[in-house]
Amino acid sequence: MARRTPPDRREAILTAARAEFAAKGYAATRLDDVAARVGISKAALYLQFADKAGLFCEMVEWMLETSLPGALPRELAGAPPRDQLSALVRFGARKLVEPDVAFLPRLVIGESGNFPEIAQAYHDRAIRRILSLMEQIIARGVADGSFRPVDPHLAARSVGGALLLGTLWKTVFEPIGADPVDMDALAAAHVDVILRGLSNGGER
Amino acid sequence: MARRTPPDRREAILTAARAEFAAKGYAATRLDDVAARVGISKAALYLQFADKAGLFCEMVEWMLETSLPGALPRELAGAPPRDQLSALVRFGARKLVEPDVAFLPRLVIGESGNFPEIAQAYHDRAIRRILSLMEQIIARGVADGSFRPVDPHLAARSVGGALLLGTLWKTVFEPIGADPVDMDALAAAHVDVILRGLSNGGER
Amino acid sequence: MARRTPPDRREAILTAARAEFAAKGYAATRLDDVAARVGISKAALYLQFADKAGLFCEMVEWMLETSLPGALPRELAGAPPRDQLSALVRFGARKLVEPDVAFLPRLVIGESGNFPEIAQAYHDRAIRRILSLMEQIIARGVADGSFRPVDPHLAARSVGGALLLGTLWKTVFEPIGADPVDMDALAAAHVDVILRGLSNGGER
Amino acid sequence: MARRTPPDRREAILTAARAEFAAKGYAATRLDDVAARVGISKAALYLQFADKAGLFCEMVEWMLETSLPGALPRELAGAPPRDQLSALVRFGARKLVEPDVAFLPRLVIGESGNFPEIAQAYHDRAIRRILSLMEQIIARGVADGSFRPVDPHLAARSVGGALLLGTLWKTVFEPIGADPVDMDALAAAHVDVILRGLSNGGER
DNA sequence: CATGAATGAGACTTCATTCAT
DNA sequence: TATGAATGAAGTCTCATTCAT
Repeated sequence: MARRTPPDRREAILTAARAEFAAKGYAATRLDDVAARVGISKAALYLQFADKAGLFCEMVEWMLETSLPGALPRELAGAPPRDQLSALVRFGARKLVEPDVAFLPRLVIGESGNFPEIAQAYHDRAIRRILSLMEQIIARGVADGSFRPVDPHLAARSVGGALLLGTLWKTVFEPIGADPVDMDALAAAHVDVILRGLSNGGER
Repeated sequence: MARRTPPDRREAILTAARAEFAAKGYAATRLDDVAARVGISKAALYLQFADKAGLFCEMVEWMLETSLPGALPRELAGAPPRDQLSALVRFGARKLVEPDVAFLPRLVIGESGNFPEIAQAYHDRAIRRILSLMEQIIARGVADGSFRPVDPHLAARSVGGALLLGTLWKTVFEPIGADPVDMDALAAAHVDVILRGLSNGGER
Repeated sequence: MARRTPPDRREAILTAARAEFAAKGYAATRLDDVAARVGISKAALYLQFADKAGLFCEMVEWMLETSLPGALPRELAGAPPRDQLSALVRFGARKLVEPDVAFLPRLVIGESGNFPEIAQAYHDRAIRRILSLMEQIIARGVADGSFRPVDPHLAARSVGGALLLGTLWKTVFEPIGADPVDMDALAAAHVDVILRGLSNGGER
Repeated sequence: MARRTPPDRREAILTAARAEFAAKGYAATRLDDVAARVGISKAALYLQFADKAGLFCEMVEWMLETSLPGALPRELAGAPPRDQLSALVRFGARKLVEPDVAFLPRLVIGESGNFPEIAQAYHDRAIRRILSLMEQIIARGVADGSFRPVDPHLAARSVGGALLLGTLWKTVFEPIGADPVDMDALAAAHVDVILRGLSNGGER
């Protein structure tokens, strides 16, 4: 039988790998389990990936490509910075609760020591991108006078921090029984405080 | 009594374990390396700890006890909420750059999946404690009218998020060459934005 | 399929295990030696058996199945009890000198403390079966008046005891130089004494 | 402190060793447990015994000396062989249920492969002694005409077999739930059958 | 004498990776 | 191509034995 490898074989493996790595981390994941989840032999994994580390890294890269759709919201093009920032934070909060996205921060943080490449990738493709966007918006707000003259670089981290805390809370602490966080509410409250904090004029 | 174990043997092991676990994570750490670092035999580890998992968990507990000294700053007793919050954030920022403290978030996040107990411990002893403190301060500010009527629970996360982002940045992204973050500056900027965001009255 | 496992691989392992366990007992047997005897890697053992204990127990079960062929002699169907008993003892004596059978009593007795399951299996499959058979025969003899009114349960043990002593003698004491026992002669003499002892009528 | 070793230290160790070895066998017994049972340090064992094997063998020797008191019953001096044999079997049955004696057969049989010396000792001091005695009694009976002209060597094994089966039953099979055997009843029934089987004249 | 402590050697078990079919 | 099977290389843990006090 010359079984043709189905064209989605690679994705099937990546999907299975995501589930396993997300659940157990790199070291505790066994290729047996990944293969079983796909329904193929362990050896077949090696037809698509060089080794376990390769599979892991490519899975992360794949998630970064897949789940960071093209760019961030377009419809904000000409909106005022405060609306842009608000939308961005809410968008991030919504994105970060999607299962395909939510597992990444914890995984990347945990394995960054042994896999600098995935930290790099996550930094370049996800973190940096969103932080840059925030910086730009803030800078624009500072420029047009709607925001106080803050350092956009630092202020962006003030904005992003709550989102990071939110996801990690959901993936790290909720599983052990910590009281759940409502990401949307968190985002809303955060936006409320942050925008007022950045705002230049007299708040009402 | 013979071959008297130095009284700090246990700490020596914990210190060595901290270094190894911090560098490689739980699974990739070999007890051989820990023992070698202490200068004892591998078997001697088992005189102090039940097994690898036990050593790991006790190390984390030990760090939580050691590095979260007693309580948080006392000198803020009667200060106004805004000063308390400011001091707390600055204190946290300073604490989180100490090497003995800095490695914990990344490690705990990474291993939380396989070691719920350390996530629990970190949550109870570190995260929850500081978040609670923040909540209390914010609630007091809301009560005395110096803060707007925000939800302290959510607002505390707005405050703490930046700190978390800051440490993780230093432990996860700086090692791969991301541009460094100045924690003190971050804290200062964050406090500036946040306090203004929370503040009730007319900003100046 | 590749590197096709020979269909008798499992038996090859069991055979090797039998040799090792029989010679050294459970604890002193190393899986290395078993594997080496089969000519495979130690890891290959784990493809067939869960662990050392599993291999050990399955080996015993296997021997019980293999070496206790179906049932005991058929040809005695309608014979008088005394002939049946005589034949049974002689059969047992012959069986117990076969190497594949002879090692079991000593091994089971020795490991019964740590492996109740093999004691159970040996009891159910071997000991109990032959003792029951003896009891039935004796009971029949008592019923038809050819045997005295003895307690079949106890009498069966009188009958079987000599066989047990015989095997253990061969496996425990002959190896250290005790004078050998001729199992057939022992069986013959035993039958002679026992039958006369059970017999009801006037012996001649 | 120059602690004087109590004069019974050796026996205390032997007693503890007996309990442990009897329960778990040689390999599975840990010197830690033996020492703990005595209430001394593991190292102290080495002040009295060369090593684990030495302790084991000496324990067996010690039991053989202790529990096989001098000789067998004296009061039978001039009794007729049938009474002597009867008494001997009953005596043996009673002896073999004493805990200090009962554990030996199973232990010796199990470890005989790795410790020929204890098989030797048990053979010389226990088995051979009682079998010889039986042989002598039987030979005397044959000589005086009260027994049929049987081979004393083989007949003795017919006599002794039931006793062996009885003890092993108690130590090997009763622990797993097999129905218990009443050693006295077994001995009585056995004597009954055997004596009649050996007897020369007309039974009554 | 006694001992707490230390250790070296070894055994089991796991698993990523390779190979023959 | 796909795979079942095989394995080598670890790594954890145990324990009899030794040693310094």
